[in-house]
Amino acid sequence: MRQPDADADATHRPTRTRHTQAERRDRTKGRLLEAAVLLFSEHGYHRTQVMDIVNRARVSAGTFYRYFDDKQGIFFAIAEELSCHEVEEARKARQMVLEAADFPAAVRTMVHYLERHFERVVDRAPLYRALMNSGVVDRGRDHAWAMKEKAVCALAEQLGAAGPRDTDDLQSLARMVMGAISELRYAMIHSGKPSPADAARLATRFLQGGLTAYSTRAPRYTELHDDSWRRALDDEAPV
Amino acid sequence: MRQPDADADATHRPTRTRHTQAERRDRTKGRLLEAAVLLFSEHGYHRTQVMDIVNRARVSAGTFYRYFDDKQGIFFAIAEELSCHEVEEARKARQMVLEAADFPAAVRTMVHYLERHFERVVDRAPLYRALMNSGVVDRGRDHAWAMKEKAVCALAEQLGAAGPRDTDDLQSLARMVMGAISELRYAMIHSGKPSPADAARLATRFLQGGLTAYSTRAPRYTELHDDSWRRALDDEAPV
Amino acid sequence: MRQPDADADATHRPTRTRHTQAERRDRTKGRLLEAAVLLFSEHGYHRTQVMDIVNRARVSAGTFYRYFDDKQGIFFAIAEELSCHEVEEARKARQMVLEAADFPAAVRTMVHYLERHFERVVDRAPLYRALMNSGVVDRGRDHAWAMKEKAVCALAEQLGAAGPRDTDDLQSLARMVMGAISELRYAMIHSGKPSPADAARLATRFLQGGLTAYSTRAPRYTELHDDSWRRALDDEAPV
Amino acid sequence: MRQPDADADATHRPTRTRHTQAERRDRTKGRLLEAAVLLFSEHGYHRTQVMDIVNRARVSAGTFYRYFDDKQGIFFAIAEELSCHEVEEARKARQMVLEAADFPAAVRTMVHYLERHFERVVDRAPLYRALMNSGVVDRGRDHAWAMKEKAVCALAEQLGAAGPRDTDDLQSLARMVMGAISELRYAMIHSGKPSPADAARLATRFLQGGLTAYSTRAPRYTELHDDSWRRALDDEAPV
DNA sequence: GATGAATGAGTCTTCATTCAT
DNA sequence: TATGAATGAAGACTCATTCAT
Repeated sequence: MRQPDADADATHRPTRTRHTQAERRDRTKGRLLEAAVLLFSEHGYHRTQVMDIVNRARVSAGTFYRYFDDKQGIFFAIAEELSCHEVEEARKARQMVLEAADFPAAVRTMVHYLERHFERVVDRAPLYRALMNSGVVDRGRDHAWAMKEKAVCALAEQLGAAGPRDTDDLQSLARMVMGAISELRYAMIHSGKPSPADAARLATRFLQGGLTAYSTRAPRYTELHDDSWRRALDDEAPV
Repeated sequence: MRQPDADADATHRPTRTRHTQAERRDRTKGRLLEAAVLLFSEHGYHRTQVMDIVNRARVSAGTFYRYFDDKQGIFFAIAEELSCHEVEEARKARQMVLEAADFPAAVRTMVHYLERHFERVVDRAPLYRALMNSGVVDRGRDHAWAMKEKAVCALAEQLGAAGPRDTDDLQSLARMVMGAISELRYAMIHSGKPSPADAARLATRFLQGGLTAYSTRAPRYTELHDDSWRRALDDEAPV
Repeated sequence: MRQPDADADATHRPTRTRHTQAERRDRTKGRLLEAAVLLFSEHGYHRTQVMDIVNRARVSAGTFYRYFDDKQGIFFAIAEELSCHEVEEARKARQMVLEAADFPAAVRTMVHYLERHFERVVDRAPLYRALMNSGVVDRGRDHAWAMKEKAVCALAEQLGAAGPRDTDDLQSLARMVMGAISELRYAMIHSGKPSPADAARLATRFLQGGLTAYSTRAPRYTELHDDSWRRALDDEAPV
Repeated sequence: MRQPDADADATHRPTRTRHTQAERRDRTKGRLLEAAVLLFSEHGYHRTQVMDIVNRARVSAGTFYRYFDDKQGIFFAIAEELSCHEVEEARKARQMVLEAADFPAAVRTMVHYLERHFERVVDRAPLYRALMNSGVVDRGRDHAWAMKEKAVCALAEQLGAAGPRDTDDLQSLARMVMGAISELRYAMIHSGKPSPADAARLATRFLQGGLTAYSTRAPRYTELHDDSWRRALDDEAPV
């Protein structure tokens, strides 16, 4: 039934009992999280029962409640872990874009970020799939909406950095950017279709095009008007 | 003499009652659908109980099951009604785009379609909100995925009409287009923020820009390279 | 859907509307009874819904309650009709046995009665099957038990006619006789296996043998001690 | 050093708890079965609600479904337990009859078996009563019919052991034997009337008489033709 | 009288959570 | 601390019966 978890053991070889117990705690919690991710991913939140999780994790029902307050608890634990990571990555990417020496460098940064992001999505597809439809969970809709709004605002702010523009328009643009990326992610998870590299390149070109189109009416975005970004893309990843 | 319809009369006596009854049926079913839309919209599928629906519709529990097989039944009834309508509208819009005399006309058609679409979304926000997170419902995820795929394929095909291009790329573009629109819709429903008109214009400009950016690498899309579509937009809806 | 009921029409050709209405009442009630018999027979009482009955009878739900008080009502109506008939037949048979000129004649009477009884069972198998498990119906158990007790008592009395014997023993004998017949009936209905004629002959021989065995310890039953009854059987129905 | 069973301990810690838990399980399941038998016996299957069972067993609703799949589940569990036991007893009895030294011994064996059987019926009257009308339960009719057919075939085979006879006749005889016994059982349960001893003796005499009557037409059954079996009965249990 | 839409009490069944061992 | 048996509130669905048309 149980396969020996060689890797896990190799990383921390218990010398003291106390140490082992702490490890066991972590391992148990890890098993629960892993099980939950897989099950939420495959069947969604509501069709996954706590019993399914504990069965897969090979622990008892009671144990679950030693590690998580309730079913929602494990869901938000998963969500938190992921979103913290992604928020941080996005923040770093934005920072690098702002600090980019020239426009082509900024584009390359963006492509890089997107490609890494899509790679994470593919690597941890179950995790990402598990968190889709977060709206299903009580308070989850508001939580998800809040998270998204934060991201939208950050992105809108970045888009507006080049000059004062209509805030609402910038927000809508930010939403479209995120929506476009979101759909690629969705397809990636469900059909594995656009590879992270393809997706990153397509998305960058598409989104840059879209944003340029918007900004061309504004003289201040002249730096986007040339084709430098397109050449940047072509240099980076010649098809 | 035998009256050949003696039996027939015994079984169903078609008086005016029949008409009235039919009306009553429709009204009851309508009330149920309306109640379900509002409740699904407000609380989501799972937190809406059949009893809530029947209470709001002012009918008894049993009546619900006269019109729908089960709770999922009413959900899919709602989904079907909506998606049929939207699919048809999208089909008509695509047709008109193809038949457009020149490119500016095509753009105007698209703006029109999007604006109408967004207006429908705003008008029937609860309905659209009710159907978000369809993945929650059993089989709903597959159903939603299938619907979306059909739309993606149709759009990809249209995008590819201008010349032979990589199918996967076209699909990804189509996804991005839909994702961008989807997010606007989402924001519209949740915060009422971009008005249908604004959303339509922004989306058209953004998406055209994005698509143009993609296609500029292909010489056959030269007709998109000029600024006619931008002028079309400006004529149509000067900001 | 509806096949013209040529026979029914042939028997009573309606000349006046009033007459027709009375007839329609009867026909409707008949259709309900017929449908109920078939459905109870096939699926049993509990798995048959009033709606099934009215659907099969091609009447509306409300109509059902014009003819029967409730679901039990139609069941007991069926039971009553059948049991009245059978009770009467059994009474007549007992009478004829008592009046039989000699023992062989009595045996022949009994064979006749049993054969007729089994023929009725085969002819109206659904009806008989419908009434098995009467105990299922509220009050049905007591009703069925009461009916059976009456039959047992009558039979026991007849068995005891030849001389004073232990009442309890006679009742037990009567039960065994009825149980044996009952099982043949059951098999007949479910598998169609013993033909009425075979069943009647086998049963008579078996039961006479059993009763004789009982009574041989009593000198007064000497008339059964010889083989006349067996010869009677052989004359009647040589295998 | 690695403790190879570290993981194993984590998942199931076999202390004395395990034993106690198992006991608790058994006790709970037993209480449910006992309650169900009493209630089915008293009110029949349909008028017994799962809630009645759990209330009487002093457990919660959920506990019921830990032990049985559904309401039918507990019914068939009861039926299975009983029928397995009875089938085995019947098999042993048949075996002993076949191995009996002489005919009187065989008869004595049969009387013994029947008396034990009737004693079991009286002792566990609720259980037996609970299972009457098995036809009520979905699939129960077929199940009951199948069980009965097996018994009929086994008995028919035994009856036919003395020489080749018509299979259908033997089956019908077997049915009559079982029907006769069945009715005694029924009366015993409902009115407590024939005592197991009386019933066994009466039944043996009656059935032997009936079977003899059938077989006397077959010369091969000569050993049944004398009165040895009757003397055997008289020796065994002089009235 | 007939129709069939509407009723609503009744039941089974589920599953997140607790707690004795 | 882990276990898993027990809990019980909650919710979906049924179906005999009524009643407006």
